[in-house]
Amino acid sequence: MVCRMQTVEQALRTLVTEGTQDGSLRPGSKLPTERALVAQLAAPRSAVRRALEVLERDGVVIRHVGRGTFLTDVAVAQVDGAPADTSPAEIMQVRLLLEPQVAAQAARVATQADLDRVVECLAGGAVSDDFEGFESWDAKLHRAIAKATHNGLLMNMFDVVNTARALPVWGSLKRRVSTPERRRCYHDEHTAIVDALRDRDPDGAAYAMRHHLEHVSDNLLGRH
Amino acid sequence: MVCRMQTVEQALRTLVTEGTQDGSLRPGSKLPTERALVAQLAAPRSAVRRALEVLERDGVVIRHVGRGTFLTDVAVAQVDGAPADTSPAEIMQVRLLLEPQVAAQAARVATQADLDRVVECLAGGAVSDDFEGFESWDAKLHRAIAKATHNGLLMNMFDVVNTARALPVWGSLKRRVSTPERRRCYHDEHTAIVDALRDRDPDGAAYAMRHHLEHVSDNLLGRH
DNA sequence: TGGTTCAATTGGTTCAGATTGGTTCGTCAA
DNA sequence: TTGACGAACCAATCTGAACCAATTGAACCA
Repeated sequence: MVCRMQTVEQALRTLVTEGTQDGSLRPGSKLPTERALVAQLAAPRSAVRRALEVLERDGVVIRHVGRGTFLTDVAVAQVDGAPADTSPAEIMQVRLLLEPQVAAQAARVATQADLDRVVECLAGGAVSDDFEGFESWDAKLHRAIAKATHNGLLMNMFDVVNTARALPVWGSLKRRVSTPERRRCYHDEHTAIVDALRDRDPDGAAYAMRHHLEHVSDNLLGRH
Repeated sequence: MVCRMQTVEQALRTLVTEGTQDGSLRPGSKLPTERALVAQLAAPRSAVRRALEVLERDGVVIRHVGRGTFLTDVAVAQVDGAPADTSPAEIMQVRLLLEPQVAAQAARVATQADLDRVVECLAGGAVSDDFEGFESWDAKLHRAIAKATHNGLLMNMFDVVNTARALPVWGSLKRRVSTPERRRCYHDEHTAIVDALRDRDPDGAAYAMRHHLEHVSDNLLGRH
């Protein structure tokens, strides 16, 4: 069952993924008509329809007689979701690149309500001394800081990283290096970040965040 | 029957929100006539009417035969209260935050094949002098640079931004400020970035990218 | 001044023709 | 025989244009 008979379906899938990647296709976008795809892919209509049926069964597209074929949000979710092979090193590289800037922006524009939510997460991390609980509050804290930027797109990207953090490889790695002592240390670093946010100190927040993430990165991946 | 939003309805909504934001539209203001919208949006009148029916059902507009279509006060309330959709300002903020670092990393780890792809996009932008073509090559160029980092997660986050860039607000805004002269200028800046990549100069690439994006941001949003 | 008329404008409606996904069927190669 | 291919056809939907009815406002006149 490894024949080349899937070429049309593959061509369609790459067409969809490329379209969503370069932004020309979004959820709800109309795909070319079946007859247009026949010409475009130089394939018989029956093959195009067979491929479209698979995509429809996968929930990637939805078809309507007289209207056309449309992308669902599943399509972009499949593309946007973190790839399964994302390595912890990649994740930490992105976090180090992104989160200090996020913290700086949060220090500038956070409201009191934002800060309250952040502090709440900090307190939650303080009282939970087991791995699961601390990890949960840690994720919530970092997300609350991102939310405090009031930049929806930034939040969106932050969530992409967070989905990567939910990958099994990440969990097992973090569980292996997590100790009560390190969690206390992380909590202190969290406190330093939150203090900078409360002081409305963008540079301080960015520095504290970078220091914290470098510490995390060192623990996870070993010192470079 | 959960059809996704039609392009026309989205275009109308952005037209309303932009109008209320820049003050040209207020509660009670008269919208363009259906026939004017047909010309403005290059859409069939049936689609315009379908979109207007939705807006009327939402209470955003009220329609009178022989008089026209008028904004209600609900419209501005929705604009003020609703969570702001990703605005061009947000997008540029994120791009300014992300892409210089991406360029620096690309300068460090790009392969010759990566650079070849980037140069190809640069050449494509040079020969296409219309808005659509240049915009397409521009997106491809920035994405090729992101790809050169060999960090899949970074690529994914980049695609999240690109998806936002495909929003109609962004398109109309960019179309408004795009001129042949500016496109030539952008091309020169692109060339500077690519040169830095070829020189394996991370700082230079980051600087060139930041300079380019600040230029784009200034053109789009006005100088701050 | 006040009223009437009438053409232009605007949202609402209808309908024939084009478009589009879905289906059937004859042909042909493996 | 089996399966794919292509063409014709079907039904749902969209499109564009003409037409309808409500409204407006300017022109006109007593």
